[in-house]
Amino acid sequence: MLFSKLLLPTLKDAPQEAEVISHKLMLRAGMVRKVASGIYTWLPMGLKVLRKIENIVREEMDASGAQEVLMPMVQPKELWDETNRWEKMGPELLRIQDRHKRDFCLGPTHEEVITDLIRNNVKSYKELPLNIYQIQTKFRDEVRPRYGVMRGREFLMKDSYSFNIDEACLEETYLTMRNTYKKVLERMNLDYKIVSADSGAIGGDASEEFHVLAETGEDTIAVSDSSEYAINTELLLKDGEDISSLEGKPSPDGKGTIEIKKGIEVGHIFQLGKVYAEDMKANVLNNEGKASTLYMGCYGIGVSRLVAAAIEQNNDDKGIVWPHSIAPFDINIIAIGFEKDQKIAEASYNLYKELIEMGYDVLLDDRKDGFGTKIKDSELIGIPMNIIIGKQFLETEEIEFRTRSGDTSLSKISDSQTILDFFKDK
RNA sequence: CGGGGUAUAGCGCAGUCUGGUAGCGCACUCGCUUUGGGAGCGAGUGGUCGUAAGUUCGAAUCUUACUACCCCGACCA
Repeated sequence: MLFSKLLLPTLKDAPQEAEVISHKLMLRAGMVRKVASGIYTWLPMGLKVLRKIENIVREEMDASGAQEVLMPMVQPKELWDETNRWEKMGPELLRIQDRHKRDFCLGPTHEEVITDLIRNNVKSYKELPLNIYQIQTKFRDEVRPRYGVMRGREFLMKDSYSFNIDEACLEETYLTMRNTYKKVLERMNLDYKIVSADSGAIGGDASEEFHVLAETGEDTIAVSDSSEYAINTELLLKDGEDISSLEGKPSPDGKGTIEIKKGIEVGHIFQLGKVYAEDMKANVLNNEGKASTLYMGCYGIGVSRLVAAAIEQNNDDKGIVWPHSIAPFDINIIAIGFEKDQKIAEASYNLYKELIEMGYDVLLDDRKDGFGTKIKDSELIGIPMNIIIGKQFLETEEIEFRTRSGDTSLSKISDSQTILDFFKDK
């Protein structure tokens, strides 16, 4: 992509509406713009990151054996009546009517729609287990949207639903998903904790949350200082107890003592059991030829929230520091004097083409601006690798490589392998 | 919904107390000079001061109502 053609409105000052660092940087780096409270437009730079995360999630889901579908955002009241959630959900469920005055809602989650699909189309235990997922826009009319896309009302989520013949089989799928989520977060290079949780309004038996650790996290979690154990502090507190009183107490798992941390909940996995299947009469025939109520699990990852969470964990005073796997571009070629000097223009354009052919996602900063402007923008938007073609090149044919963290090296432009070797170690 | 705050050009802000017909920095446009850390000079574009009503000869400024947005709390990927 040529920088001069890209809709990338970077800002020197963060708009006053933004409070937390990720929100500020997403606005400054031209990733999103607000349309209404909790509702955002994703600009090209933001969408590129969103798609990269989406693809990591998709790859890992597919690898786990799950199958992708796409369900509607608009859902009829009748389905929600079956589980009584039309009543239970309250004002968070955004209700609308069509031209015939029939009631619908904007989907905040899809248990009803998917269970309806499965009960109508799956008849035998032989077709199980099934794990069906989608990556789709959700709408929850949050009481208080906050922190940009971190808690939007409209947001992108991967939600999956498993259908199992019995509890043991559900447990197995649950563990597979647990592992899948670990892989997703590890591929994104995020520091996270798996936290025992309250299953909340969605209901069911067992549930765990995946938290990306960050100071600005909305949740407080208690972690053991000497094991993997972590639990939502809500589950540990007795009436009237203060969160800080937990610090230093023995960890409930018997290993080490409790530390209090802040986390951003980016994933949540549940063993729902038979709740929804019973309400909606979702059965299959078992191996004895008798109707058997399905066991369900549901598993969510906040894809758009992960964008914000990744920034919360990876930034410095200059801007975003993207983990390589989700950076909007791998390499930014900063061409100084692109407009003026044909030698620079040709060299940088050829290198740009060459790197794209090698499979890299490359940005070429062909703007008329000077070095300062270009490197500031590159640091702000957090491109991991930079190649600077300027004065040095005109004198000695050398170009400079520079990582986002500031490591630099020089090489002849003809030796592009050196470039890649340099970046490979970083 | 309870509490607190903000609203003036795309972004950041001044002007409001003490009413006199809107300004600064950045961005943007044109020209020339620049180009290795957000360049310089010159000339420009852009605002019914959140909305509505009121007070006044005159309102960004005073009064009232409303709206939007942000922060703290209950809820959640």
